[in-house]
Amino acid sequence: MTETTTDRRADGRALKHVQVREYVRDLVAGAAPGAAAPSERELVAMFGVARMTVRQALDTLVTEGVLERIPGRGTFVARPQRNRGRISGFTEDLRRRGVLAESQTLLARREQAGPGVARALSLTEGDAVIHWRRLRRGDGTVVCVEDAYLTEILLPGFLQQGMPTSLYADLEARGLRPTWAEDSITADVAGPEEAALLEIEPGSVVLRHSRRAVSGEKVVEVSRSVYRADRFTLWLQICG
Amino acid sequence: MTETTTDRRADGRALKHVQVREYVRDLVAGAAPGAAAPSERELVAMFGVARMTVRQALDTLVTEGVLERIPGRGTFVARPQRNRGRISGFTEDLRRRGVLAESQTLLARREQAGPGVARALSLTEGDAVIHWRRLRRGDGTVVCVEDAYLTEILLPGFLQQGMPTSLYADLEARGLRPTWAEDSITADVAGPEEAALLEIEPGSVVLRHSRRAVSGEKVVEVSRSVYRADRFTLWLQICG
DNA sequence: TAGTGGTCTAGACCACTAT
DNA sequence: TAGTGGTCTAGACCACTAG
Repeated sequence: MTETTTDRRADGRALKHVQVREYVRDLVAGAAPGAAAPSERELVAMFGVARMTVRQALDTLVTEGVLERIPGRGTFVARPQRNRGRISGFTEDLRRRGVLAESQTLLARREQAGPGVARALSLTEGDAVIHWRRLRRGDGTVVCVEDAYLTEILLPGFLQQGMPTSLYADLEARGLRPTWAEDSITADVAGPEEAALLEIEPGSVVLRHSRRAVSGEKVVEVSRSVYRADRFTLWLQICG
Repeated sequence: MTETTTDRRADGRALKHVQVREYVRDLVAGAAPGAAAPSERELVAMFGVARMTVRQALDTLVTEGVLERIPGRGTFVARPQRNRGRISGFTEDLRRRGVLAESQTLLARREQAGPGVARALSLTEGDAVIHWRRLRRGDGTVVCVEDAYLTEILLPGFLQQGMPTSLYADLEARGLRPTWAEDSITADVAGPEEAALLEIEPGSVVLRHSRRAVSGEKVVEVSRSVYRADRFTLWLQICG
C-alpha cells in the first residue's frame, strides 16, 4: 500500500492503481459483508495492467478496512468496522443510550483566558475564550454541571447565533469536529455550590471529567464536568 | 503493504521482506525523528532483493508510522505521531507519569466463565477463562484492586509461564495487543472487602473502571478495577 | 485440479529534490 | 546531474482452498 497524494499524474490522467481502486470501491459499496470482490487476475484482465498494480489498488482498500483477503479463497467485502466510532459529547452520548439530553445555559460569555485555560487551549493568557456553563439533564433529571472553554477565534459568531443544542454537532458543522481527546477522570465529593446545582448534599460522591478535545492540530474545547455519581456512568471508546 | 500473518515460510525461513523490514526497524529504533533511513536502492544492494520487495518492507513501516517517505528526497524516521497513542494498562500508564507500578497477585487461576464474563468475552458460559486478581501499587503505595478475565484459549501457557509484570506487554508479545477498548467509569464508595485491600475506610470514595479490550476481532481482556479516589486520576486518550 | 492470494524478480520510465 | 521515491510491467513459484 502506498499513500497517494494526488491520485493523478501531472498531465491529469488518473493513475492506474487509482482507477482500479476506485472501480472496486464503487463496485463494493453497499455490497453485503462477505461478498466476493473480483479476483486479482480478473482485474488484471479487465484493466490490462500488471498484477502488482492491482495488488497496490487492493492493498489500499484492505488497509482502509473496505476489503479483506483470505489466502487461497479470494478477496471479500470486509465485515462492518467495529470501531469507526466518533468522539461524542453529553448529548450524543445520552442519545445513544436512548436518554433525552437537555441543557440549561447558566452562563455564556466572552472571557479572557486565565493561565490554566490558556495552556489547555494552547493560547496566550488574556486571549479571548468563550466560557459556557450548562446544567445538563437526562430524561428530565439533573445529571451534570459542565464548564466548557472554547477558542473564540475559531468560532466566529458563536455567542451571537444562539447556543446550540449539541456543541459537537455545531463544531462538526464548522469542520471542527474533535478527532481525538485527552480525558482525565476522578472520583470526588461535591462542593457546596456544585451540590446545590446537582440537587445533592455537599459531600456526596461525584465523578469529575476533564476533556481536552482536538480537531486536527487545533484544540477546540476544554471542559470540566461534574456528574452525580448516582445517576451517571461515563462510557468511552478508546482506540490505539 | 501486506498483512503478514506468519513472518515465516512453512520451512521456517524468514520472508525476505520481513528480514528487510526488521533490519530497518532495528536500525531506526531510537534514531532521532527526521533522521535518514537507508534508501530503497541501498537496501536492494544490501539484501540482494528486488526493489518491490524492499518497498513492501518499507510500506509496512510507513503504515505503522515508523517511517515517512518524501518523494525526491528519501525515507526518514517519522516525526512523533500526534496520535499513535496505544491503549495502555496500569503499568504503562503509571510509567508514563514517572511512577513505578508494582503488582501483587492475589489470585490467578483457571475458572469457568459465568454469564457476565462469558458475554463480555464473547464466549459461551462455562468456557475456560483466566481470572487474575491483583493489588496494584504506585511508588509503593496501594492504589487499586483489579480483576481481569482473559480467554484461556487465546493464551496458551499463560498461567504456567509465571505472571507477567505488564499484561499488555505480554499480550503484545503474543500479537494480541488491544487495538481498541470500551471503558465504563463510575464514582462510588468502597465496600468492606475492597476497603480492606485498599487500606481505606469502608464508604470512602473510589473510582470504578471497567474495560473490554479488543485486539482485531478478539476480545482479549475484560477487567474491573477499583481505585482509591485520593490517589488516582484516570487518564485516557480518546480517538474518533 | 483449477483458482486464489502471497511472495519475488529484474528491469523500466517518471517527477521531484538537491548540489 | 545524480539520487530519490512513485508507478508500472510481465512474468515466476509457492501454499492454500475448494470442487
